[in-house]
Amino acid sequence: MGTVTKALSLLGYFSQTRPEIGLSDLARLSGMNKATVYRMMSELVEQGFAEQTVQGKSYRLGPEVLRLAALREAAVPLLSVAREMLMQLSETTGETAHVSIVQGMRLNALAHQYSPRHGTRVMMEDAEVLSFHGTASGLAVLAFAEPAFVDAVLARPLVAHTAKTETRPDAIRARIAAIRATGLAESVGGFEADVHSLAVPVFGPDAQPLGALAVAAPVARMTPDLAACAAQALRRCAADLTRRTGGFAPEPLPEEA
Amino acid sequence: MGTVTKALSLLGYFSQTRPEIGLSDLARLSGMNKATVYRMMSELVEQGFAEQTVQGKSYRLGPEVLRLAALREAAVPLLSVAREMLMQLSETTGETAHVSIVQGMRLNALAHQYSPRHGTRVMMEDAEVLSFHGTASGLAVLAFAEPAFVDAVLARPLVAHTAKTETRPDAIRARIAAIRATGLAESVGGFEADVHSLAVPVFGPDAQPLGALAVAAPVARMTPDLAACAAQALRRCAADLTRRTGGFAPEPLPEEA
DNA sequence: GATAGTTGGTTCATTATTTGAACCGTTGGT
DNA sequence: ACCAACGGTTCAAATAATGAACCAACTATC
Repeated sequence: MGTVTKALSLLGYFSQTRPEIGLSDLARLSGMNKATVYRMMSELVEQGFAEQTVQGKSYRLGPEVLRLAALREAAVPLLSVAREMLMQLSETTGETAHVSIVQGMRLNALAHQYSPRHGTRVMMEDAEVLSFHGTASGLAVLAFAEPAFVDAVLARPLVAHTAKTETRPDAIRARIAAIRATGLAESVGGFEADVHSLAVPVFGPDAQPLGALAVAAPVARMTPDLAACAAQALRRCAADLTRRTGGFAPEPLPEEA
Repeated sequence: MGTVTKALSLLGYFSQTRPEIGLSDLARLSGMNKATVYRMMSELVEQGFAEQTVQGKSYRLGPEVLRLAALREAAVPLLSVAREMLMQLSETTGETAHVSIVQGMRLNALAHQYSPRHGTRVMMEDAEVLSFHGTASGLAVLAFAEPAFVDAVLARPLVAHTAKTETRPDAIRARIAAIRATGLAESVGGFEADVHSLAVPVFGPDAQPLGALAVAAPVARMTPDLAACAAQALRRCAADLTRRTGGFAPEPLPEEA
């Protein structure tokens, strides 16, 4: 593993639940020597990718990532276009809509939009890590991913987030085969109990799934009517998003189920 | 210079005007060996910080920066809070508002908000690089920055963006001294002809300027009335932004001019 | 208030990694 | 058919990363 890879992998340990990490913790988490971590973090701080909190001296992500993200959006306006779609989706369904993208072997929620229509909503966190096997978004991605990717995901231990989470690899393979036929993924209480989600994949320039667009509602509110409405809106929005970010859906692309 | 620093500095060559860069170009721009650049970019691609366009094989920023930016915002909600301020500013002034932050020796515009009130507006690009000596935002930052930083900025060649750009270091020092007294920076046609901007600094946890909040209008529309209104709104918003992101204004903080 | 266990940060000989000139095979223009 | 430029690859030489041990400062515990 190259030095650059090691340094960048350090940034991977930051999360919503762990926005700040001290030197010793970071060394423990990464399994690297404390001196190594120190020098790497120093370089990252110098470049603005990380910064140190004044009092605790622990590290957190730096402002340079904001500039890069703005630049990335200028080149590939995935998030800005996605936000338009999320507005539409949450408005037409009256439920929470969110978008997630695949990064390496992880699926990250990147933006969401609530609807004011109901007092109770499915809540989301940006930059939340979703599971492939337990969420509608993850299943939507798996259904159209390369077989090698699916194998790699299913080879790892599959956590049961709730009592309803499907963790048997063969059962999951059956589900994603069905999803591939309809183009629509569904999860009832697989990630959080009481949440019913629908998701469709978004494709990149190589016709590989880049991420997913999803609508999440409390189980009690996800009636067949709402599901049909959401499914239609999701399909249209995902197709738009794929097209407007320079992507292509794989042939043959599944239509109405 | 460490390997990590070199690799990360490669990402600095991407900009709005240059969103994609080929291997040879990147080697030339950075002055590094082609093989070195190749290996570094390979690692960056592997980590999701960069990606290659399918056809041209040239590099651009990758999706991982989006995740990090979302995380950074979760930890330090500078941009999300700033966007609220920009909405307020553009609404109360009827002009373009924008926020920029200091990153190393550069000042980067990071977000902006237009007002629909007028047919003509000052246009902005996110991730645009602003000059310290030629913009109101830059002057606002310089006025409250450490002397060493000011010296470093003024020691470099000062570009004349327009005929009205002040490029004499001593004249600039005089201007920022005046700004330090009032807390409000002003630039008339210094960056783009026909643009009159007002800016105030935003401070970080160390009472050092983190960036600036600004309002920009066509020169003809920036009447004394509008300027007074904008100045008041800017001061209030900047104070709010500083406070809500955990920053502190330096003592004594200048009030109304 | 001494103790023991943290913490972030530093040192320096050993070691492993990065480095760069030269080298491919392709592509695109003349 | 040529030439130049491209992305990518190789391997000995050189340079940079590494990690055990070591500070000084802090904070609980006794």
